[in-house]
Amino acid sequence: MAANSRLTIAVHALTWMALSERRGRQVLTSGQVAASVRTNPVVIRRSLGDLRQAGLVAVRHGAGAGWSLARPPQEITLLDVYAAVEREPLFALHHSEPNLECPVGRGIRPALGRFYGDVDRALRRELAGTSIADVLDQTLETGE
Amino acid sequence: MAANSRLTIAVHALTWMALSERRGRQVLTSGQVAASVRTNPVVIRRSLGDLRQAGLVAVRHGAGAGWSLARPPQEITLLDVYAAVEREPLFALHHSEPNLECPVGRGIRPALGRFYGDVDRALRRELAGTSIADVLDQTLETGE
DNA sequence: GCTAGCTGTAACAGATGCTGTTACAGCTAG
DNA sequence: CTAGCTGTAACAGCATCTGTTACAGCTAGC
Repeated sequence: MAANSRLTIAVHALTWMALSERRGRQVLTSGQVAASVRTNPVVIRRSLGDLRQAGLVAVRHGAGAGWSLARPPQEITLLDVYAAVEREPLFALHHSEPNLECPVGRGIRPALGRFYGDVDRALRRELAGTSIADVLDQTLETGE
Repeated sequence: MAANSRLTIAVHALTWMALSERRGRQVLTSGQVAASVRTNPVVIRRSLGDLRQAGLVAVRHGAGAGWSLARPPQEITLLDVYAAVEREPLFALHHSEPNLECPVGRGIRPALGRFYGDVDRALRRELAGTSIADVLDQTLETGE
């Protein structure tokens, strides 16, 4: 698949917000975030909208509006971000139902569902081990 | 993303080939595999072509042609299949280069690359723990 | 109140990938 | 020689992603 970059965009936004917060600027507009990611502000608003629904960021409307982190960066894990922005399962099952007259066609979907569930759990366990604060630290180590 | 089902198709094909082998039929045509998956034979030939390049199946041309497993089913893991059919990385980085004048834009790609690498390794470790023989056993348990 | 400035969202275009299909050349057992 | 299958190109339909424009809705601060 042309793997989507939603997780990357969301993590980039949060990391930049965490650094700004550390520097004393609590609120960023979608345009300011977009300038770091180099994309359109609407793309950022869509991404931050997902994160807001998950309770990871807060938004303020009206004049002087903008976005801020709803939790300290060390309490936002990559799993939180993944769960907020990714809706499709990792591996899809058959698009159309297999041949149920074949024993493999009958039994393979529940079997694969179990194995895919195990893989998904391993993936999430790994994602849960890293926070936005970790990403920021690693980023600054390389970036300056 | 509309998650692709390539892994599912390939595992289904291999599982069906493993069962046929166990029943004494060593060689299957793409049409016979397609009948179990309920798709077009060309889709199966594309999938089995990937598996052949990875050395997991063998093909015979000419009259009486068809496909057979190149290794016993307990020695083909889901990781082998995943590596054979999936070319894109799990998570994509930015499509266009982020703003290099921002410390986050400068450092986030190598940082994310490392974290994504960890996740990829965890995924592969999990996939390596299951073989086609395991899938077949689980499938038959449900299917008949 | 007004207004400036930002958010939320719809709508659309272009690119890409996946599935499914048709068509056809190439190969080989018998 | 021929029947029957593989390998592959080409195409259609569909979905998704990114990027973009446009515009209504909200509110701090004057």
